[in-house]
Amino acid sequence: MADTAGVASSRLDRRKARTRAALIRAAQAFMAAGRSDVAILEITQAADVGMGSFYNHFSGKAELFHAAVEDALDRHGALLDELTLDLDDPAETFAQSFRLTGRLHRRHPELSKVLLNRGLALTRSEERGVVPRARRDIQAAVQAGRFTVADTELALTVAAGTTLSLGQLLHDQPDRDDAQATDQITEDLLRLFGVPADQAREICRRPLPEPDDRPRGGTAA
Amino acid sequence: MADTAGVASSRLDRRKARTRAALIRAAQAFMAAGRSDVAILEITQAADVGMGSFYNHFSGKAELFHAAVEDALDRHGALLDELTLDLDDPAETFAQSFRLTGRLHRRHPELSKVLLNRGLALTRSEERGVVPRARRDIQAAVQAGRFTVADTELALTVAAGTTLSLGQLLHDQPDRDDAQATDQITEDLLRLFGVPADQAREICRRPLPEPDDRPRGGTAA
DNA sequence: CGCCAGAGTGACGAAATCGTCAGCGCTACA
DNA sequence: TGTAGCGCTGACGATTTCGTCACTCTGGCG
Repeated sequence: MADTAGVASSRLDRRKARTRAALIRAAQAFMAAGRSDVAILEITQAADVGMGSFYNHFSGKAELFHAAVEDALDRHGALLDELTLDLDDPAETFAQSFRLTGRLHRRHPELSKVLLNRGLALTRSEERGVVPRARRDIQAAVQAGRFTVADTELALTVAAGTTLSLGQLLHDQPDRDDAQATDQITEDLLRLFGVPADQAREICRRPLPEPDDRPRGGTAA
Repeated sequence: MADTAGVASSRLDRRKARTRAALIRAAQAFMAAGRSDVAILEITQAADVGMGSFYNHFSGKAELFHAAVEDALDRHGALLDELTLDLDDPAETFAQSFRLTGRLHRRHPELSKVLLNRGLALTRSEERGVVPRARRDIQAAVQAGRFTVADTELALTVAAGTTLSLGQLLHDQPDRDDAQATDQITEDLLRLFGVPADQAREICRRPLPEPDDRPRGGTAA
């Protein structure tokens, strides 16, 4: 939980972390399949873990699912940070993050489904995941004079809701060009945030860093 | 189900409709309380209906909850139509609908909670409820030259996601001025849709019709 | 007035799910 | 190498939930 940096100390700790991660991965898989009402036994079987182990890690199903969503958010947030590390303009950081998140819905549908399932409730009041990053970027862009918005929280609200809704759209219309749709909406958002139209257009045409899909060493890997 | 117009024909039909409505109302109440995992028995007790009656109307819990959301959407959509009936400008119709929906989250938190729970999945591909109305308004506004958007569906996506996210915000921050926040976001959306800034501002300051809160004769009344 | 169709009812057996617990195997450490 | 500690395990009793079914009651109709 608080094991932010560094590898687990002992072999036993690592074993424990692996079991926990397996449970989280299984839960995410079931969420992606839309089956949030699975029996605990079924989860442990999917995770190839003994039934009794479950309660060594979680007090119940709700806690597991919460951890699963948190894990998905953390991993995606970390990925965004990694890919936008070298950008100076906060407006561009925001735009790249939004565009990358749009791509995510096609590239990692399972992760996307997890976010769409419970993402709305986590849109606010969470100190972890992608929301604080977006808030940070918007605030920085306002400070830098790149964005002109009446209320940061309202801007964040528009952005958050639009991300989720866009994910749903891309999921429901598999034939739609996800990059085109995402970039179009990002451009619209930038204009809404006060960026001049030509600049918004140009920013959204810049090339995106290609995320490598190696399994990363996140909480649940 | 298809009993759109006219009262139920016989007394028996009316009785049946009342039982069904009671179940739907109970389900909505539980959803509003965040308890989507209630036992069927508990639902029937809350509805003051015999356990056995449940299966006369629904094949299972999922079907009931689906009907409950659909009912909430239908009733809100009908209310919007009623309140915006005399408007000529489709841009204003959209704006008023959006503003009224924003007010809804505070005025009818229970209905709002229902929409927030499963609204995202119904954001798309539903032929009933508020989404088709929004689509219709946006298309009409584009036709009339009031909106300038590259893609109607993308515009709809932004609007839908923002509504839900705004509802979540208003729910999480009870102290925030809901009218102010809603009108601000509506104004931003209108600008995003190509309405000149001064017009957008003016439209969102126009007075709103006051919805009367009499229980209406909808599907579940 | 009497009969019938259809909705309502709640108790009951079947089935699923829960959470525990006593034992086991592995790992760290002396 | 011995041993103590910790996590893993899966079978089991308890509990909850499900869906049915035989029956009742109400209202439409001849």
